[in-house]
Order: sequence, then C-alpha cells, then structure tokens
Amino acid sequence: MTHITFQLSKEKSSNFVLTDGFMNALFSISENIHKKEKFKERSNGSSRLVWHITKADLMLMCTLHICFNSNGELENVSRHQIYQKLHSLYEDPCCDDQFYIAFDKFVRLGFIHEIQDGIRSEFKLNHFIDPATNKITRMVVMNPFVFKKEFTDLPIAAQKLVFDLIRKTGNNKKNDAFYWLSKGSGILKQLHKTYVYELKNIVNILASLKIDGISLLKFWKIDNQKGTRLPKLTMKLNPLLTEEYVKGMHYRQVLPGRKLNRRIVMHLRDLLASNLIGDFEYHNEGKDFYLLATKLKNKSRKFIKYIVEKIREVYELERKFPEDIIDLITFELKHKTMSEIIDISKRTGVYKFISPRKYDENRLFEFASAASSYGKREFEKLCKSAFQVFEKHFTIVPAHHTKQYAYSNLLDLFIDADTLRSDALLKQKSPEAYKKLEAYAEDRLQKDKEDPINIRKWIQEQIDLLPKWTNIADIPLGFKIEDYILNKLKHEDLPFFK
DNA sequence: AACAGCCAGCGTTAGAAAAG
DNA sequence: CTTTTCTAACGCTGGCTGTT
Repeated sequence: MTHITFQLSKEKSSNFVLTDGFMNALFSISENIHKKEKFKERSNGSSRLVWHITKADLMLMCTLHICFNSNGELENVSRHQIYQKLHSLYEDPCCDDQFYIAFDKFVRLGFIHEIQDGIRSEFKLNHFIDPATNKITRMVVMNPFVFKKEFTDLPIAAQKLVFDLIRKTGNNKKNDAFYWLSKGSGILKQLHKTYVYELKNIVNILASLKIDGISLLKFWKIDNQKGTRLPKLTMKLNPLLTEEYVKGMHYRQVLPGRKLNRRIVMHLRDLLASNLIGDFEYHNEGKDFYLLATKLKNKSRKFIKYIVEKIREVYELERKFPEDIIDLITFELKHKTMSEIIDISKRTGVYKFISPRKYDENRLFEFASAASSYGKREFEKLCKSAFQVFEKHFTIVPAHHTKQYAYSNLLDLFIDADTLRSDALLKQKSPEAYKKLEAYAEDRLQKDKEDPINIRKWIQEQIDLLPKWTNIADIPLGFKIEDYILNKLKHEDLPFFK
C-alpha cells in the first residue's frame, strides 16, 4: 500500500446532488447479504463480499455524483484522479486501497460502466439516467456534512440510515419520514439488523450526533407494535442540514479529462486513413495510438509522416502492427538525429576530428549521442568555434617534403620538377591537387609531345591557383572532442601534446 | 536521448476495529 | 462469538516528468 504522500488542499465543500436511482440500486444490494458470493480484487489478496456496502462505497458514491457530468459520464480520466477528488472532498478519506476495491465492486455490479473506444476512455454511471424516460432520476440535494469526520466515523449502518432518510425525505423540509419495522425485510434488513432495539441503538447514536454544533436529527420516535400494526420509526433531519434544490445552481465539479492533443490526433487519423491502416487507432485498446500522439506531437510533419509509413510497412510485411511503438519512434528518432549531427560536424569541419585514425561507427554514434541533447543551431555554433581551436592545436601538416608532391618520374627527366614541388610545398598547396597537375602534365608531354618549357610554365602558373592544403587531424589518444565542444572541458584543460 | 527521481497502481502482511 | 473490513506498514514496477 502506498502511503499517501500527495497533499491536496481540502476544498470548500458545497452542496451536491445524489440521485435516487443510484442510491436505491446501491442500498438494495445489502439485501443480498446472505448470498456469500465473494470477489477478489487482488489476484492474491483476501476476498470481499460482493453484496456488502462499506464506508468507501458511500464515499465513492458521493464522489461519483460530484465529478461526473449531468449525463453520468466522465471522459479520459483515470481512477486515480477520481480518488484524488474523493481525497480532497473528505476530511477523513478512506485509503486508496479501499477506494480501488469499491470502484472495482461498482464495475462488477454494473454501477459503473467502463468504455474503451480507441483513444477515448469513458466511465458511465448506470441507474443515474432512468432508461424509461431518458432523464436523470430524482435528484436529492445534499448538505456537505457527509464529508465531515464526525459523520464518516459513524458506524456503517448509521451512515446508511442517514442517506436513506435523506433519499426518502428528498428536498422537503417539512415532512417527516417513517419506516415500518418488519423483521427480515425493509430497513431492518438493509441495515443487517434483526431486532428493533438494535435499530434504536443506531438512531440513538444519530440523535446524539452534532456536526459543527448542529444536531443531526430534529426529531425521532419509535412507535411500538400495536396489535397487528408493525412498529414504526419516524425521523426528521435537522432542517439546517436539509437543502432545497435551487434552479441554475451548479451542483457538479466535472473532472477535466486528460488532454488529447486534438490537432495531432486529427492529423494522425488522416495519415493512418490514407495509409489504409486506420484500424491502428483502436489497436491495443487505443493505448498505442495515444502513445503515438503524445510522442509525436512536437515532431515535424515530415517525421510524423515517416513514422506512419513505417508502421504501414511493418503491417504490410507482418500483417500486424509493431509490437512496441515507442521503440520504433525512439529508434527512428535516434537514427534521424544522428545523421543530422554528423551532417553538422561535416559542414563545420569538426568531422575529421571525431575519429581521425580510422572510420569507427561506434565512435560516430558516441559523438552523436553526446551531441543530441543540444539544439541543432546551438550545436552548430559550438562546432564552429571549437573547430578553430582544434585546427590550431590538433592538426599536423600533410606534407614535409617534396617527395610527398611527386607523381611523375617522367617529368623529372625533362624539367626541374623538384623546384616546382618545393614551391608548392612552400605555398602549402594541397599535395593531392598538385599531383593531379603532374598527371595532367605527363599526359601532355607523352601524348601531345608538347614543349617541356611550355609545360613547366603552365605548372608554375597553376600552382598559385591550387587550393591550400588541409591539415590532418591528429588528436591525442582517448581525447573525445565532444567533451570540449559541449563545454565540458575548458580551454586550459585541453591536452596539448605537442 | 539518457538519466534520475517521482508517482500511480498493485501485491502483501499483520493486527486492530467493526460488522454480523 | 466469528467473519469481514479497515488501516498502516513495506516494497515493486512501469510510466511519466523534468533536467541535462
């Protein structure tokens, strides 16, 4: 059992309405007490009598009447939210355990009907609307004294008698209510009492009860049996605690349901329909659709479309929907962000520092996942400034010697190729680009039989037009550039190894 | 996205209290 | 008197949320 750690402010209690139909249905179950039918709410827990009314049942009944709408319906709300409501209504609420047992019993007995319709869930009260007239059954306005500890501490039989009394009297301040006390039936049976004196004890308790200084009962008496006439209990509730129905008054506080993100829901419906997998909405009781909607609500249209198409692909291939929709989304998301991050690293130039010695997919992934928590723009900015530092400290020049520029041995026979090469080296031109020059020159020399002098002149001119060499990344072993890029290391912490 | 901490909901138990 | 409910513990799990 969870200790209740959430602190809810107690609401200022106000009048509310109960319905005769529901109360009648609930109270009449106790007449079946001798049927020992039991149910277990926990698979391994102790069993409970189905036809028993507990204090939690009464609390639940009142709470349901307050937080359901005037059709006896409540949409997209969890049981726990209803419990929280109960908790805030009562001075001394039952624990969540009792609440869940009571709720389950109500469902079992058909008082609450649970509907799961795709993404939408709904609770609906039976015996609330009269099916014959399709209107709400007779309403009884209740004074909130029933939320007080003084009241909920009463024995269950006493509480039930009070509810029944109010149900009988309705909103009538003038009349008394009376019960014929017949053994084995009527109110005696409903309260599980055999003898009139037992009932008298209960009424005595009620008669002495004061709530905030106000006596609960205005008047009561028990007429003894006279000949064939049964004993008769007459009672009247204190008019101060009796309420009249006021037209236009709000008696309910309907719980706001879980938000469904209408826009994304509509969009997803359209997409699923156009992919011919509209059934997905109702798959797995709508849970997957709900997950899909919540996970995708902030994502781009393009990505949403992509995911829906992925679902269709799986469906077409395996004739069933993906098992774990979250897995699918996170996997695709990872994949997508990784390629975006690698893209940025290439654009800004830091790519070559990620894993300079060899292509290492794991290393790329490590880099990407470290970077994934940053916004794309922000990350790009960080990369740009880090690039300057890396370029300065963690690179080596690609060439030290004219040998690294040599491509054509043939050229050496005709001209002073080495002079040209050292010129390119001096000017820090790209060795690869220079080698292409030589290859081209060799062609012209061999095939076109061009004058070597002209060719030399041409190379000399072309050298200035060649791109500057790019430094080769050379980072210390074990150093991860993302630690620096993402500001985890300061500039002075960098491992300058040169 | 990864992580950590929180919370809802459920399982279990023992013993006290209430109901029958 | 026995049976059943109620309370208050502890603990687990999986989902949710906020942070980084």
